[in-house]
Amino acid sequence: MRTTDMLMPIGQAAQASGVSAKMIRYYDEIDLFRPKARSDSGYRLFSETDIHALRFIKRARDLGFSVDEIRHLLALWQDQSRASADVKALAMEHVRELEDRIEQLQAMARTLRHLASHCQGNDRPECPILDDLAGIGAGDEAHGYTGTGH
Amino acid sequence: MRTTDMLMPIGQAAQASGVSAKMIRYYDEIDLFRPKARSDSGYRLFSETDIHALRFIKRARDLGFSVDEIRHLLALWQDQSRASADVKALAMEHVRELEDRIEQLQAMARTLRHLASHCQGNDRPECPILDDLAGIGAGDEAHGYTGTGH
DNA sequence: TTGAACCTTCCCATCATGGGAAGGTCAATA
DNA sequence: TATTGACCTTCCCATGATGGGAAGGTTCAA
Repeated sequence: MRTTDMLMPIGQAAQASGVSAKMIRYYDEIDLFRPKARSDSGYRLFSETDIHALRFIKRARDLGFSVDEIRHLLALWQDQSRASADVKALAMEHVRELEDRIEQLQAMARTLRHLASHCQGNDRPECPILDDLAGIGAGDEAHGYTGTGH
Repeated sequence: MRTTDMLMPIGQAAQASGVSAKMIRYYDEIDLFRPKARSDSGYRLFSETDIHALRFIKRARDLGFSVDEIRHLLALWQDQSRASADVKALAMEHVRELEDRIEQLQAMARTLRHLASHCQGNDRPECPILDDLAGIGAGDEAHGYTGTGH
């Protein structure tokens, strides 16, 4: 129980958690996470428990959770009477958001690859990519390539 | 050659191009695209050619190009002596960026689905998702699920 | 005691977008 | 012709998560 009592300033906390000092201050400001102690001179002081929480936040950010979702996750983490179903629901909702975003990006990439595949890519100016952007072809909209050929 | 001479104010230009009036003003401000004319009272006036350019921008944004990339695309579009190879290179570079982002998001989704699949999702508190976020298991890092089992 | 390395808060910038205020303009109607 | 409502202008602010940097106080070791 000795090492647990050691309090460290923000620089060390940043190093130990992988969260930048800048972001630690930001999380403090928006009340996502605040270290439990301050020194007499106003320095933030972090315990091992605080570092633990920062690592939790870092890991959740790396998995794409927003600060607000992490707020929720932290609350569940602290709540000993939580239902794992709530955590799972939050995670799966996030997975759905990720999948939506992925589908959007894939549609963009698909269309661009399709257009590029028809571009000679030489020193001549004719270019189906620019033609598409300029709206040549599809009269109104209907751009986008699905690849569902016959 | 009659309809070509018609100049319209920003509201109509917005409707005709699908770009909001707000964004049209923004593109003007950052010099991505400025309408060629202003009325005596300072109203922006848009020609059919201007609308065409706005649609080009909209379409490019929808394909995920950044404003800076669009700047480049617009220049190529106007450049009659362009090489289609340059357009293609720009497009494929963007495709690469999209694919990188997609891969990142997929890794997140993969890991979360994996963790969630081990979560009971009931009214008990035990939860592998929180355990992972809290750093239980992998001592240092090594989180992430690749799915490359045996 | 001094100086380097650290900490604090505060302001600014990013990127593309929207909200809203204050004030000028235009066109149709009373 | 005067009014009115819909439009336009610019300007400021906010978003979300992050970083840069300034001005000034603190700590610690030499």
